[in-house]
Amino acid sequence: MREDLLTIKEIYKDPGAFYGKEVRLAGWIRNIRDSKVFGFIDLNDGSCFSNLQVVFEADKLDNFEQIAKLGVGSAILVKGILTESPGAKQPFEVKAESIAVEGVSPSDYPLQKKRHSFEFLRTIAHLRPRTNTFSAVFRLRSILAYAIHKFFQERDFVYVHTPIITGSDCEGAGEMFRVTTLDLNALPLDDQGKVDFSEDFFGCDTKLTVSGQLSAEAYALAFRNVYTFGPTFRAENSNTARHASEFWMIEPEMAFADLADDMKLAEDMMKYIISYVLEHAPAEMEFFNSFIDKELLERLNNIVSSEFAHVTYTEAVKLLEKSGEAFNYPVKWGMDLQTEHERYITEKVFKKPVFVTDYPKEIKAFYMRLNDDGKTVAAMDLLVPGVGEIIGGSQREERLDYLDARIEELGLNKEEYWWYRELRKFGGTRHAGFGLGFERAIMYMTGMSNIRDVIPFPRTPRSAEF
RNA sequence: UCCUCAGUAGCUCAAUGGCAGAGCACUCGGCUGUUAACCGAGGGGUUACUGGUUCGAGUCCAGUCUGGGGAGCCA
Repeated sequence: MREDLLTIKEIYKDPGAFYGKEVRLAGWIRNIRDSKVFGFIDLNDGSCFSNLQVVFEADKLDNFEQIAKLGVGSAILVKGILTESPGAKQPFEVKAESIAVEGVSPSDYPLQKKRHSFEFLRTIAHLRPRTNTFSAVFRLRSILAYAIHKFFQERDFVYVHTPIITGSDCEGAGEMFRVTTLDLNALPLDDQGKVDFSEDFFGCDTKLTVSGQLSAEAYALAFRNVYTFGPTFRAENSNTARHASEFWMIEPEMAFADLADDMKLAEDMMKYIISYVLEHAPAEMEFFNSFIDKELLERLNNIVSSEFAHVTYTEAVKLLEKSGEAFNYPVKWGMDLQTEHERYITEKVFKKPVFVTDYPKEIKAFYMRLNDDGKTVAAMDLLVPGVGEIIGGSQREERLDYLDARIEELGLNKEEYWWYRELRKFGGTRHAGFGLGFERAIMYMTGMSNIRDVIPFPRTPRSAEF
């Protein structure tokens, strides 16, 4: 049976090939309207964005009564003839010869035919992929993931699977989730009364990764160009539309590369993946442009064809100081740029993606390479209109004495970084990389404004039900 | 975590401190080409929770919980 099944996507690719012929389809009822002796079903089979209209008639089906009573959400198998449709809203339809019910959907099915709020749909995360918006979002998510792999693979970057469980606390990118098999009601204690992690599964205190970067650096110093693409975890109590506790990151790392190479890669990648989804998901992108964000396609097309802007942190501060804008937070060299500042720069000054580079070392991570001025580091953030920071990257400090100085300045434990330091000791080279938040990229390309709506089952503070 | 707004039927929302309402959904009936079908009827409520003020609270007050928007942290 299964191999006989056609998909709606296949029919749309070449409808002429199927006109007048018998087709077999399987899918879910999105809408059903019945009259005394005939009815219409809008069938969605998940293969593409479009529904297919199924016409069913009492004199053709022996189970007409049963079919007419089916609720939205029911799963059915349809056998029928594909014909051109007299109706205005669809080019073709299937005249059913038989319909088998695979799974009914009772009257308490929570999805209506009309629009729901995203807030409500989050409470039924197991059913929301059956809606138009989420169907489009998650198909796009899949296509975008493929585009990212394709971009790096075409450039001979090696895909590295960095660990999810990490033994050290030295990734330096935020609060971490602890991984343990210890009985929390009977914790083993050492002679100082502290938890004895030598009794734990790994024999030490372990956490979920917040970044694959340090591991990726090790592989870059062997393969030259590598990338990671996997889940990361942050235990921060962030309650915003742009933060999740579990999200995916893409982290390329290149040896024999500096910050300029890094920005070139980031710009090429952004343009590549935008072009890719525009070309390979036109129906979904058109949907987002119509129902989610009216300026989406214009903005994305504009980005593909324009040069990204570049500005140093110091120049950005000057621009903000003489802008005359009344910011809630003061602008001062040495302070990190606030969200309102970033938005002003990317949305008002440049009106396109902007790399902000060379931040003061005090507000950036220990591994970023110190510039010759001794005050700034070779870091870059890519700011985009609407989303804000989408990429953060840097050239890494390859000089061991400089790295050690920063580790000591920040009061970090040098021993914990022993293998990271050895990468500098044995054939260290200049190298650079960045992190792209996968969900933020999806938000940017769909116009969706809440990260919870671009992750199938999002994890956020106090929320992990599904 | 902070600021702010909100929480009433399955959903989206009304209701001056004075009878708990509508549209959609759902159930039943009607309808020979519908398009978020249409027409008729019906069922459906611990007004988030706890306490307080009041003759009387969905409405006012306090606390808690949940959600939205903004901020911090960041990707």
